[in-house]
Amino acid sequence: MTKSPTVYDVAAAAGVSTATVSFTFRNPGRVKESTREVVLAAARKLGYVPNVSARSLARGRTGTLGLFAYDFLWNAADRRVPAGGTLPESHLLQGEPYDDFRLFPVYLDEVQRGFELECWRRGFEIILGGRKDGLSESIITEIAGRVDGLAVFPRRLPAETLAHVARRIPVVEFASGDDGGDYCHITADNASGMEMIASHLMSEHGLDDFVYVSSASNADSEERRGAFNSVLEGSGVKLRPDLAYAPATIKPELSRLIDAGTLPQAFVCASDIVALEVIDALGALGVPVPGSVAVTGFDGVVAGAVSTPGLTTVRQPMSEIGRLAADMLIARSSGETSDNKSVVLPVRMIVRGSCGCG
Amino acid sequence: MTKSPTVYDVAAAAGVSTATVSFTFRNPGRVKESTREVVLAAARKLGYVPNVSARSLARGRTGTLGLFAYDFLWNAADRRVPAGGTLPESHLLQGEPYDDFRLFPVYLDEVQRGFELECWRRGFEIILGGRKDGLSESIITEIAGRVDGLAVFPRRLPAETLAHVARRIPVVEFASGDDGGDYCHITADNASGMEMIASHLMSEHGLDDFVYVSSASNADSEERRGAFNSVLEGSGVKLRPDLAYAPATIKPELSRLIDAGTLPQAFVCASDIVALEVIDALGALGVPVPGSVAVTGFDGVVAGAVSTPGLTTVRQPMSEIGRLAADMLIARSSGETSDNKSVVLPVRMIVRGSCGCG
DNA sequence: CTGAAAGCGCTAACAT
DNA sequence: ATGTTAGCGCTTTCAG
Repeated sequence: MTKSPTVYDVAAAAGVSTATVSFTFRNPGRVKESTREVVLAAARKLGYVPNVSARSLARGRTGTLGLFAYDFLWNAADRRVPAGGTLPESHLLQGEPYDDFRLFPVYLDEVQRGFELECWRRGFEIILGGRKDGLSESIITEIAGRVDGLAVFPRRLPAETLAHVARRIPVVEFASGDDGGDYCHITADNASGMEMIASHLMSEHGLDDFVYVSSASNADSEERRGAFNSVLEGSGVKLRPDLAYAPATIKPELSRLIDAGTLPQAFVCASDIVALEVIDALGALGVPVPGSVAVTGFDGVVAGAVSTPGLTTVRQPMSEIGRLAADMLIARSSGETSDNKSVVLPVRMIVRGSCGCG
Repeated sequence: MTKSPTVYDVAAAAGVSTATVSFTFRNPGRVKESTREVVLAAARKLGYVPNVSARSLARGRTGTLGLFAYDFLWNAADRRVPAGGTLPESHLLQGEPYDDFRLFPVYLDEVQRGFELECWRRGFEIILGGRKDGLSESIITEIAGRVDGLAVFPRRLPAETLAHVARRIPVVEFASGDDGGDYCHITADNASGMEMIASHLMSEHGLDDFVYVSSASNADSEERRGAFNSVLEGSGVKLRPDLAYAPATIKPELSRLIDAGTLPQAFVCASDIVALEVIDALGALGVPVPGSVAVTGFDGVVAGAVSTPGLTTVRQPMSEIGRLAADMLIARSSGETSDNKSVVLPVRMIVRGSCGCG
């Protein structure tokens, strides 16, 4: 932590040139066995740690991929950690973020895991972005300039910012659509997924009265809704207004339907998390699922598997999505130019109890 | 992706010097409003993205903290966590890492989350290390040289490697003990936790015949075992041999005890994961928990909350541990030298059903 | 308030 | 097989 040794120090200590030191680490085959040993010994003795910033600068690439996620536990981020010492009692008694097991792992976590595994497998490091404020600035000034490629979750950044970054490094967004932007897209087959759900509900359960529910509106949610509506139209089922709720307003929304006596036969939800919230709210309002009404999700997160009733849903190949992103970024950052800028991965339906099966 | 614009390009386009460009971003107060606008306009037009490697090199610090974790999934082949418990067969999905919901989030995930949140709050980026092979080499050649501080999970790296790295940047290990190494330690209060478990088992349930179970042996596990044994000795309870099992051998081990008719009244486990494996194995051998024997865990991971029976355990303040690590690293990397190199955080007991309560 | 210029530590031609 | 050396792009005194 004082002045750290550099290639020059190692070179001097080993009685060789800096080039030889560099080769010893970067290109061992180019130095004689004996000299290499001398260099390594000197490096070890001095406690040499190569400066990767300098290396990246000289080489023109960083060996790092960025993943720009959001963290929905951000609210907890304001709690402060006392600088050293022990933790006040109050920090322990209050709930920790994971007290609700449903929060983890969600879609994002599984995609991230796939991304990590692929990066590590390929010898890349990962830099995790997630800063809350000044997002669009910081991604340019803090992240983009130190990675060879960047994967971002949707709705985090203005298209303009992404385009800016994409002028310099390959970018892949976990969302559908390749219109305009000069970056890649990876997404699951929302349309097929929704078609499976719709036909299951209609064919297996003979239902024909649905309400589509979503929380935050995004490209995926819209695609799913569109696909669902298409199936209904194709079958001559009448469309009902969607239920788009803001956080925490789901219960009054459902309450209204109940009071009006217009509860549908099934709530088709834009995501598993939405579905679980709907099921909870319905339960609190005295409406059993699937007894009185069916509910379906989308994503296939773990929470839907361990909930009661189990959630009927469509599972995205989340870790594959993450792996593929890393793969595409690595390929493109090293010059390979394939033209499949948009990839849609297949999904699979999982039937559990919430639709009325089993 | 062609030649990216640099400060020189921006400076030329804006008709100023590179110093002014740099100041515009790094120290906006030093440039006149009007020139700053000219520079920003030029930067935007050219699609300028500052090269962070160059910045880090020039400044001597990176604004990045490293977290060197291991990934459960890397070991999925040799280490299996049972999928029994409450999860019906039909809920399992094949081929995806998250098929076993018990795998997430574990201790490591929660610590990591806390680390991330604190880093982001403080304006630091995170680099995630996890490469499986050549660990001790890669941490030196690939990670240490590009971060301002490094947090590592225990048992991943030889002390020698950590010491090497610690000569250059502050290092904190998530384990107890500050003997020798020149790096920090953060851990939970293993002793108090085990004392709580021991006295609960003895006072509330009147038990006096225990077997301590652990899988991988590490500092934490040893500390917990020592504390447990101390309590027993202090109470005049006779000590029985520990049960240290290798992955997948837990069932035969337990089987042996059963056949010998020497099943204890309670299995006190070194971690929640161990406890869950023990409960599963006992169940498979026809020994109900807590009916015939009590079982306790340690950690407080989510899996223990959603399992059947619920796991009686001690919860570590995991996310606080992660936050504190980031906090200490940031402080030390910026020269603050506090002397509390070892921090022990308080724990809390969580009584659920596996001990016989409820 | 702005410019000139000396590094930061490493890499990779190009020489020897 | 090894040495010389010119950058890589940015920051930051020090002058002006």
